[in-house]
Amino acid sequence: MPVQKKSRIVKARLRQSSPAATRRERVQSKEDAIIAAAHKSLVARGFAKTTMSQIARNAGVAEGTLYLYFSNKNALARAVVAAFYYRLTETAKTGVAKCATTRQKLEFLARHHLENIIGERRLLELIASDVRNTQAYEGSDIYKMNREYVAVFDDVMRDGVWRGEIEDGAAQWIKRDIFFGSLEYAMRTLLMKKRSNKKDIAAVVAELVKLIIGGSSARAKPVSDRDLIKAVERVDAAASRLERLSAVKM
Amino acid sequence: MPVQKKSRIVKARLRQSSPAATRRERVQSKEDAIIAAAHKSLVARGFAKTTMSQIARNAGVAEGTLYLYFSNKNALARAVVAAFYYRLTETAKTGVAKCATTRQKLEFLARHHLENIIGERRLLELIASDVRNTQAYEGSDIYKMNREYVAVFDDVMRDGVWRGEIEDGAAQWIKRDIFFGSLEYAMRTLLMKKRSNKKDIAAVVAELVKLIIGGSSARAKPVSDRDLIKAVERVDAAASRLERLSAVKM
DNA sequence: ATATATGATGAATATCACTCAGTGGTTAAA
DNA sequence: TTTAACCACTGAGTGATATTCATCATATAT
Repeated sequence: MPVQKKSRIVKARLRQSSPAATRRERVQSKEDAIIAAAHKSLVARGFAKTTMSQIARNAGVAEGTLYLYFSNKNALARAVVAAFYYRLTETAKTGVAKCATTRQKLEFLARHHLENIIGERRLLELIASDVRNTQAYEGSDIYKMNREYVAVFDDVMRDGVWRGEIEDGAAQWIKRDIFFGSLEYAMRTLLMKKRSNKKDIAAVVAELVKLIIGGSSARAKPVSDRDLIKAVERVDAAASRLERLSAVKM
Repeated sequence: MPVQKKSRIVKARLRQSSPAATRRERVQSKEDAIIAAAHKSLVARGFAKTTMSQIARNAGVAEGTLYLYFSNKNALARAVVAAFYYRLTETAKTGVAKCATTRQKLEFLARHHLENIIGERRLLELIASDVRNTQAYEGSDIYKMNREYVAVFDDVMRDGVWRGEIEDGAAQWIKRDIFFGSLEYAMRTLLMKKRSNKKDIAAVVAELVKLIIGGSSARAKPVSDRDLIKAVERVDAAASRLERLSAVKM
């Protein structure tokens, strides 16, 4: 059968001409395609309304193939969420690095989080409803990625305390809950308002940061000698850091 | 088929001996039974894992009967959530009425909310994932019941401002989001901790109320000190910028 | 007593997640 | 080159589940 044979050769050529050359690469790119297709459907329609056949069609594979890469629909959804967390963490880190003060960092983080969860709100449902309840959440991929993400916030807060820009008040996990919880709830409210816009986002961010920063230090008495001393220490520390850097350069 | 007939007669006798006499009452009590059965399964297993046949069996009706009372599984779940909100609102109102100060009212509301959503956390998933997204949420039963529930909080806040026990800071809806959002997120954290207990709940409640009440009044301060702090911030920020520049150069 | 309306039923249908027996193409050994 | 073993893939088939509908039972009205 020369015809069949020819078609096979053509197929092989086509595949070789495509960027993914090695077997491993091909498998990897297929996994990426599946995750991308799943992500698209999940964001557009939510978990319940995305079907595996939809995903398979969009990814250009057979339905059965999905199960070679992910044990079931939940696992696939989890992979999508993990990828989302990864992106979120990266952009959060680079954004924070560009901010000078703790206040600016927190404002950036809040706006960043809010804007992203508004865009991909359907993924949040997954985290809340499916992932956190089922089986051993701790130790799962999502758990780890979530830890890494909130660590960005934790670092900013720790640093802020060290710098003296926020007071060392309640337990860290409580502050964290207040920060992210408020934002997620605000997201719902914003989505319900017909014309929710940047002004509203800015208002939520401002108020939340005010609470987290100002709320803690509101307990302190009017600025006094202790505060002055602390301020001087901070200037001193900053100077020392500069000196160290200069020394290295020379 | 005498056997069939007999069983039907027995059923009928049993039914007649039950208290509900009129047609309307019988229908009502059947609806209640269905909602109760659905509630039980939803709380125990979550939306995805409760089946209509399960509910029908527990309610003592045929599967088709469910669809005489609720157009589909979602509508049934919504009815369950509405009933939950109703109960929640009632107990919240009576509880608040017993408190003297705004602080006490807020503490009660926070604890009450947290304890209840921990107990029926699976219903919360429904609200977030299924109900709020689908169709016209506004105008729905759930929307109305949710409004009534949060109105309890709003009233307490308004009253607190009027009494002068809290300052009139940010927009009401933002405070509301911070209050309920923090609690819902805290719930997840508490559920993940192995031995989450009353101490943790108390800590969250205390910190949140502190923020809501105390945070707003943080603005009034001597000017000169603030200027001083600002100046130090600027020095510190400048130092950070220098550090980053040096790092890049090297 | 009969007719009508109301309520209830569960077998049948459609849709979906998931499985599995089989195909084809690739690599390595003979 | 030929052969064999392996790997990635396929899609028709299976079972579970929400929803429908033709039919029956009971209560109410005439």
